[in-house]
Amino acid sequence: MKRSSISDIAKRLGVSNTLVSMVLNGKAKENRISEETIKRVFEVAKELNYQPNQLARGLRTGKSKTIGLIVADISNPFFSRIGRKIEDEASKYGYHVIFCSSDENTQKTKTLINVLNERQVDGFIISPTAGSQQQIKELLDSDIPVVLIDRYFTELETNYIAIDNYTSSYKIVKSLIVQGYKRIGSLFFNTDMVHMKHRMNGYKDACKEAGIQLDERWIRNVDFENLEESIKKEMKALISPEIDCDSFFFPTGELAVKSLEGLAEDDIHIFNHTGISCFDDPEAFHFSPFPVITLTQPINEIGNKAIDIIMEEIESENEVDSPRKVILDSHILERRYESH
Amino acid sequence: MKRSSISDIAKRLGVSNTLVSMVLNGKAKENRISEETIKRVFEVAKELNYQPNQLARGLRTGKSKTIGLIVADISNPFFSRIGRKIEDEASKYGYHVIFCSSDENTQKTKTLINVLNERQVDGFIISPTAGSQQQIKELLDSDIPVVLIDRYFTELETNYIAIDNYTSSYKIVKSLIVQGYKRIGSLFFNTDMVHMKHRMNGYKDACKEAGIQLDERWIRNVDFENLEESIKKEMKALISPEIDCDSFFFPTGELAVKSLEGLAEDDIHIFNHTGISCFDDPEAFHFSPFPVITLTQPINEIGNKAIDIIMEEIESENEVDSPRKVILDSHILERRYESH
DNA sequence: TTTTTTTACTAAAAGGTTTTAGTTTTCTTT
DNA sequence: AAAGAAAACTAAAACCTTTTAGTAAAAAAA
Repeated sequence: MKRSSISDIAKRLGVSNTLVSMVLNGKAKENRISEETIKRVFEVAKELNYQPNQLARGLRTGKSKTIGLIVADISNPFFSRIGRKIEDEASKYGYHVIFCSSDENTQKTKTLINVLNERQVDGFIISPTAGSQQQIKELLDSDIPVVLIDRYFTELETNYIAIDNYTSSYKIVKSLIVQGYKRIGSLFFNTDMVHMKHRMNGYKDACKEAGIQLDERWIRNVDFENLEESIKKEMKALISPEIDCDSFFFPTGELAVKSLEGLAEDDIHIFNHTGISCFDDPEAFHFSPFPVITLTQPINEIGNKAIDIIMEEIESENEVDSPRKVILDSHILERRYESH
Repeated sequence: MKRSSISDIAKRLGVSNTLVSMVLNGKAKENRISEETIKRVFEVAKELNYQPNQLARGLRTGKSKTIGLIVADISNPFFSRIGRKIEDEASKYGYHVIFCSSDENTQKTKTLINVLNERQVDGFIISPTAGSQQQIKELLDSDIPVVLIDRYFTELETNYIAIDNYTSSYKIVKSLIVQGYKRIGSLFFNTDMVHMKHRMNGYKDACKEAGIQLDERWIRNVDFENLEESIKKEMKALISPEIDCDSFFFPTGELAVKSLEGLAEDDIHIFNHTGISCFDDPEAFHFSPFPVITLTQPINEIGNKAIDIIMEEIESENEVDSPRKVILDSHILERRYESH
């Protein structure tokens, strides 16, 4: 059966659409609609099971009440947990979220920004990919609210929410060193996103300041495409007798998990005497028999702040002042599942 | 700067909106628009950086090109992985996905279905919660395409995609028994969703058929609200000397992980000689030192099928025949990270 | 009694698109 | 030369809201 519209209600009551719209939007009082009429409108609305058409409303008001979320991969727990928080917070404002995964692909990000724009999203929350500065700048130029999360571009004056990557990474590696490890291998994504650079620098400096002579061969890069293959190859190198690392630092949980999972059956044993450390406290290490140093990020705060900022921008018509740059705290966690 | 519309292009060229719309929608040929005009339309469209307003289009065509996904919790890896697949498949059809989490809450589900309806989603993919039969029936009655995933209602003639929960659960528990375990504790969600019942029956029958005398105390229920607390309490009972289980069966990965994580420090050691088994192969057990039996579900197939079915219903105007009931295969995985 | 104010309501436009049912001009036929 | 067909385009309605700028009738003030 056909959905009913405002004019169905209006016709039934013999009143104007205007009146019905006003009543249903709670503007009855200020427009001095009579109590009696108000009552009848609600009755008929209920009777016809009226549901406002948000497309029509959005078209008229210019607000879709939708925000676009673009992350690398929504099935990555780090992002899905942030996504969940964003969903919850947005819904408090009557907003819904379209989730999109960019796979760290510049072209895909560009397309996603475009199609979300066509859908008239009221704001973007983006964990940006290398090379999408231009696209994001265009959003800013057209005054569409944007908040970047997890990463940002130093050359772009945007809102962002992140952690102090340099210090976090420094602390992780420091902990590893305190535990006695001396030859710390690492795997970085091959990207020029600044957060990755910071994580690398923290790692390097922690080593240097502990008097560890960094071996260039300890630092490996992997590509987003063919990630699994890429990881296997570099890990093989790191655990080879020539390089012979006694521990690892991974700048993301994803990288850590995939690296360990990617090891050949024969190589897995090495973890019994190898130190593992990474960002993001992945679930995979919650019961690992080898000791792990992880970094918990403030997922809920990230989601919270992102919505706070985006809503402030959406709901204030006048330009919002300077961009908000939020750096949140992260925490080191030394995990070990004690068998026996 | 203001977004440009079809009529901006039309004005600029001195032609009608109709013509511009036709050209941009690739209907130029069938409406014999001249080559020259076509060219100019595209030029101006590009010059003005035209982006179609999908709200307006949706209003006019009655298609929002959006599908609503409702799951228990999008931060649960099982669902976020399905969500990712659905996102990818939907995008092949030009569709986007609004992700929503119901927290297994009937009222919330109801609200979500309503608001997604107001947004004119073209179809629903839902992992339904107990008590939402009525709401889903209403969707069916108003001919809105719906596919249920992971669970379904026996009393409702809907499309659904699931696995054979009884057999899966039977196989898991059987494997546990083959490994020599004899006192298998279990924790079920307190719900009357049929998938949970099936999983319970599979467990019971596997025990019975192996000649194991089921102790009622082995079967515990936990509530969705206060889940963590509820779990702690029941697990405490299961590992108590009176009940003294030598192994566990958990009907979802979430339950398994939370149960083990919820154990007090002092109790954790028990897992060194305890068999653990569960649905969903959670990442948390990928490096667990204790042996684990898990069940991998065909995530990608679930997402694929869901979109296949929903698209078929969306794109065929005439009634689609009988509901599609899809039962997919699942696989047992015996995991053990070999230390040494 | 006339004017002003208040009360309760409405007509119509606007937002951007698609689509139906044309129209006008030029070209072919007969 | 007239009729018919083809080519190239258009006017206007429709989708459903919200909002602006009212109006008509009743009540209050002068």
